[in-house]
Amino acid sequence: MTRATERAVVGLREAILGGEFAGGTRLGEVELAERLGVSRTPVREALSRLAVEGLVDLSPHRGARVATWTAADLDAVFEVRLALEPRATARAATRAGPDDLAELDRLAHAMDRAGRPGPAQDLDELVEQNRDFHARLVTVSDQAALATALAGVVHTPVVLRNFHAYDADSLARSLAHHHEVVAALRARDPDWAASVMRSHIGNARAALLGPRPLEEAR
Amino acid sequence: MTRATERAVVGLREAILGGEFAGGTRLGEVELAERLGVSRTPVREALSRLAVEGLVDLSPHRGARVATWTAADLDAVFEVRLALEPRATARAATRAGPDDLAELDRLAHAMDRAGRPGPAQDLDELVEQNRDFHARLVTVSDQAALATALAGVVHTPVVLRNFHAYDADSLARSLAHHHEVVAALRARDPDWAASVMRSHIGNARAALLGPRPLEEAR
DNA sequence: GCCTCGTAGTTTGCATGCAATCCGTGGAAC
DNA sequence: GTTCCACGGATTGCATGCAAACTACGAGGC
Repeated sequence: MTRATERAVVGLREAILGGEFAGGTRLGEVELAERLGVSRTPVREALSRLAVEGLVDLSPHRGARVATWTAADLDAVFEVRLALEPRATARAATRAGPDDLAELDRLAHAMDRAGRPGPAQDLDELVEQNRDFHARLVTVSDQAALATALAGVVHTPVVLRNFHAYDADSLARSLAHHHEVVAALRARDPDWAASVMRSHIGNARAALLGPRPLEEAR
Repeated sequence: MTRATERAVVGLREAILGGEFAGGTRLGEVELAERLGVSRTPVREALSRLAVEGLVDLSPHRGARVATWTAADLDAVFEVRLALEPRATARAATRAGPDDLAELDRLAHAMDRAGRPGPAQDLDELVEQNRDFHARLVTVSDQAALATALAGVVHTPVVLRNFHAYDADSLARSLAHHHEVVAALRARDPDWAASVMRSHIGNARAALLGPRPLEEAR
């Protein structure tokens, strides 16, 4: 038997990120305990942690609910990513070793396959690989604080699952960006790498949220 | 009796941020439970949450220790602040209402008093007010994701308590920056506001970490 | 003398039980 | 008909107890 608490945290996080619960769904402790096959104690710990991560809202004596986000919240998430991820990518450009480059390249190609339109298209797989790709970049940038800052924010379900919202053009651009990031890292060009990442996130934001309101576009 | 878990979280966080435990100190559950006057269950929840916040390190079956940070970790924290806080300040410039400006102004003046060299100098008070000042700016910027991203990173004890490491010049600059931020907000000038915040954080980083290594200074 | 293994003591991990709190329903008063 | 209050059921919050895991220490073997 693996650690009950860990199972609860992972299982619950996956369930929420996987979209099994709609936003605002009530999360009863006993219900979750049965579903996850553990007692209430690890469930409580899991809820507690996920509340810090922002995945669930917790109110005293009233239980837990799956967190909900407004369009403004999502926009703010992209704002944070835009502030942090290009920097991480720039740092990665001077730090990535052969192993890192090989893995990122592998992921970029795998995403081509998973994302190619047609019956074999597998967006869930794509979401997974995309998460790995970005996580690897942050790891390579070797700044723990950066990872922490992003962690609290990025796994907003909608943001992570955003490929489901892409049109064909946006998707094609996104896949191309991954390859271009690898190219920029190979060239050890921090500025190029950061630019690609900014484009990548801008593309994602537009695909998900549409054109920005005039006052903010400035 | 107030909520035991909340008391545990707050009490433990304050103890760590207040420097009562040296980094790496072992945190036994029973010991903390007695110290905080609650049972082990809320202590466990508190440790769990603070681990997500990055204040303690938790390893299975081996207990909790107060997290430690290397100079590189601290530098990364400033990197993240540098990426996020100027943006928050810029947004605040177009959003701050009279109440916000009055409160920020009040804090800036209070910090002058608490920081003025002499027997009445109270750096702990200053630390507190500084935290309020920055928190208010983030609140005014009205981007929850930004607050979340910073929260996971900023209350590194050393970063928060950094006034203790300031020399007289750095301290004077820091206090002046607060007033200048208020002025920039009053002028509704996002670029000016962001610049002041960048200076402010740069000053803090230099005071705390000294000159940056050449390769990173670029 | 150094390493390996075994064992006692301590600490964490988890389940369960009980008290406190909250929510919904029904009835009475206005 | 509407509002308020009371009460039952359900749920969370916390304390405690027991089993599993880890650490430390000492004896035996190499």
